[in-house]
Amino acid sequence: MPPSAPDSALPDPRLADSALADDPIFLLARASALAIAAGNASLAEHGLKARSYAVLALAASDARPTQRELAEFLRLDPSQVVALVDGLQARGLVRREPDPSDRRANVVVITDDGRDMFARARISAHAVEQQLHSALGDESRERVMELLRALAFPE
Amino acid sequence: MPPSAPDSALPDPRLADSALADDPIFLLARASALAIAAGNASLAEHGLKARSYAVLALAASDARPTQRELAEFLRLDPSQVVALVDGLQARGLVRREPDPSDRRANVVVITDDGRDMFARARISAHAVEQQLHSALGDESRERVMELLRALAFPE
DNA sequence: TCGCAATCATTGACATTCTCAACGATCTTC
DNA sequence: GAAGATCGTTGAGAATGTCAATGATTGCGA
Repeated sequence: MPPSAPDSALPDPRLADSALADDPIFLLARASALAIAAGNASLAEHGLKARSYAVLALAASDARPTQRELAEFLRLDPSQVVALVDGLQARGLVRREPDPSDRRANVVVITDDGRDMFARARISAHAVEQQLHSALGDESRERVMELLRALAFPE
Repeated sequence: MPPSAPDSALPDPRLADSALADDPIFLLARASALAIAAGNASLAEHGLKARSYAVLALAASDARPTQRELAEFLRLDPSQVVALVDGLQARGLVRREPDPSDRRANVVVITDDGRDMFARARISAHAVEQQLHSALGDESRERVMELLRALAFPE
């Protein structure tokens, strides 16, 4: 075996039995950090990050979200959404349309180029998700998704 | 009912069925953001955040971690650990001891005051964990911990 | 044993992200 | 129609993340 595993996320066994090992907040934070890092690395070839990928995904849906809705769903400050949409719009992946029902609001809509980009990026994202799922035991995928959804969207 | 639920994490049903709803990376990121925010809020009365609480917890263990070990375990840059330990040390909660086996390294050790603080903070943290678990079924509690451990420390 | 590369904590610089307050335009309510 | 709330935007300042360089030490191989 190699003298030191380069990317290993295995815990130092000395630290693994501290109080943190049973702390779901810490585990969640660490799992999230790993997953986002892997996602960012995988999306980098498309010039995307997890954030911009998420905006693209929501713009690609038929929900026609406003910027405020994006902010709430992604737990971002509205000003961060401005920057995010600016970046995607500058690349022609997304555009702002006036919300017919509220002229203050913008609906973020994906362009054809954006749809192409999203389709390609999605493949990269799926590879990471694959990796994520394979790190888990034989637990059914749907069961895992259920649990994650419950954590991400508590009552 | 109130005109708008203030802290509700419930998804806009229009957005909940986008591609993101099946994206474990996004769900993990959102769950982590919620959990850390709740943890920070709960620890604020002690002048702690999730980060400093984690350092305290590891210093309180009998693992006697070096700063580098803290950095790896918490997925932080070593320079961030410096600042974190500086802050706790300035408050007398933690101290640096020379590692007998490596004079380059510091072992971060909790003080008596730190132990008191940790005991109190732990109660606050447990309240949040309780909240977290209550979002899940009784039976899924252990499954979630296993799941999170596997995600936080993949092979 | 000497010398060289690697490692540890630290500092400093810089980028990214977060948080907040203010603003004009618009909506909602009275 | 006036008053107050909301939407997107801007800008400022704090917090966080990332990286390179440094002095002190360690471990390794010649």
